[in-house]
Amino acid sequence: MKFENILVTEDQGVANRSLRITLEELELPRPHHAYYCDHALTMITTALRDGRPYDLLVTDLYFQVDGTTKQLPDGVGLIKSARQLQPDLKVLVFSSESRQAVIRRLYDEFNIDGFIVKGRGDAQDLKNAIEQIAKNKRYYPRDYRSTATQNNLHTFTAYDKTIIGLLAEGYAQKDIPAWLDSHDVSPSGLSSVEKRLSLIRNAMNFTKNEQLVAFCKEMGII
Amino acid sequence: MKFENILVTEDQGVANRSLRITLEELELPRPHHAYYCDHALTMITTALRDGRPYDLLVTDLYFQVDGTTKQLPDGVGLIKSARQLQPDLKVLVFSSESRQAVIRRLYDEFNIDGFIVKGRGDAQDLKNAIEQIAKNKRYYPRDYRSTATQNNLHTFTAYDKTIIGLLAEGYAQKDIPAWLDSHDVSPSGLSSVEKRLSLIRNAMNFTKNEQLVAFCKEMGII
DNA sequence: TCGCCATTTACGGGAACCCGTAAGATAACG
DNA sequence: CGTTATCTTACGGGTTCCCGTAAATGGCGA
Repeated sequence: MKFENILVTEDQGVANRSLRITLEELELPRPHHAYYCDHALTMITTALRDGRPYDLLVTDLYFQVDGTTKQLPDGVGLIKSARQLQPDLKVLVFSSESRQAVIRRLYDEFNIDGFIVKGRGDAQDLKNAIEQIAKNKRYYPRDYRSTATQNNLHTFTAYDKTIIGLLAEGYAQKDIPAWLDSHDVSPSGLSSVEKRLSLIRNAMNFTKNEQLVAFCKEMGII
Repeated sequence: MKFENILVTEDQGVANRSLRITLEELELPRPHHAYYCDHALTMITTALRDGRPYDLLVTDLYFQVDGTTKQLPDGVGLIKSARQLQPDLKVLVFSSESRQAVIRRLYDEFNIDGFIVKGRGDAQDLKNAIEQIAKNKRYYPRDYRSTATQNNLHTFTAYDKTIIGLLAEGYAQKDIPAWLDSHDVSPSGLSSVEKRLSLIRNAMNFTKNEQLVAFCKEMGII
């Protein structure tokens, strides 16, 4: 297939200019541009209604915040909503995010078709990715597969993230059961929380919750 | 003054292309390019020795890691070294980093001349910044001054960062005095460590060290 | 219904942490 | 030299956390 209607969601002027050139080099039509996620979603909706849906979405993950409040805070929200509206839309993420946990989630949870880390050779990567996606193939960042296997001493469940998130917000461990209860999260017993944290620390060879929180922040898990 | 010799250190192909265009629009000469910090520093050294020193360094902060080990891990290291070699070199940082703590440090500690956050309108910002710097003025990001005043409930000292860093690495509080002692950091008493942490938590309205660690990670303080 | 298994919760002792108070060290100043 | 002010450390009790064990709960098949 050849892409006819392309939507680029990217607010870095500097990246936009270059993106446009790359698409030209691939002899693709000029893309439409959105500078924040809400706008992008509107454009996708309108295009669908008018019977000229986009066939490729190229989007960044993070956007500059201005005063105005937005429905969609980031690219993840955009991808989620876009996929609900139009499941067949191809999604290519283009971001300087390089944390494996974040990238992996996009593939696993949202079935994105490609991810490109902004960096050396990103323009060339972009071309390759678009070509692959046009053939209905997924495109993975260069070093994605290699790091994919390592370091998976523990895979964090939603439950894990909830607990660790609460710790990071300043909740005392002993107060977590009450929170879990009132949010219908189970198990909620203090013992269960303790055991879970203990298990994770063990699996990761961590000694303290502070270390665990730091790790999760670093990896973009929370 | 008008810049004659410009060095751009940036590995995002996508940004480089756009940077070049912007400099053209300002009718400045073509810049030299480096794709990682070590290379940039070599170029600065050579240029100095050959009597045609650079007068402007435009640099990103973060670079993609490849296999090879580098002397300078990031743009901060480059700026530090460059300023030692050539104190009069103008430095303009161009990065998607938006954490105030990181930006502030660059101005305060390294006396950078400008910082531009990659984002909406960055190309225009770039022009403004270069014009300002050419007039020997500093250039600040748009929302820098506004957020500068707020949220300074506590300014983290090197001592603070050391302690919090140790916690984030999994050190037990009770083991920190020994570490401080063996690294000639003072005060090293357990009481002092406790008091300091308590003070910080208080100033920030935090309840737990986990929260403090999360905050510092988020802000790029550690 | 009963019994079995896995999961969750309750409990208790020991360690670590929090915090207020007071004693000790250090430096500045008259 | 003595005094004072500040910084650092020591101590103690109350709380929270850690962790092993045991009891309770909740399917699920016989």
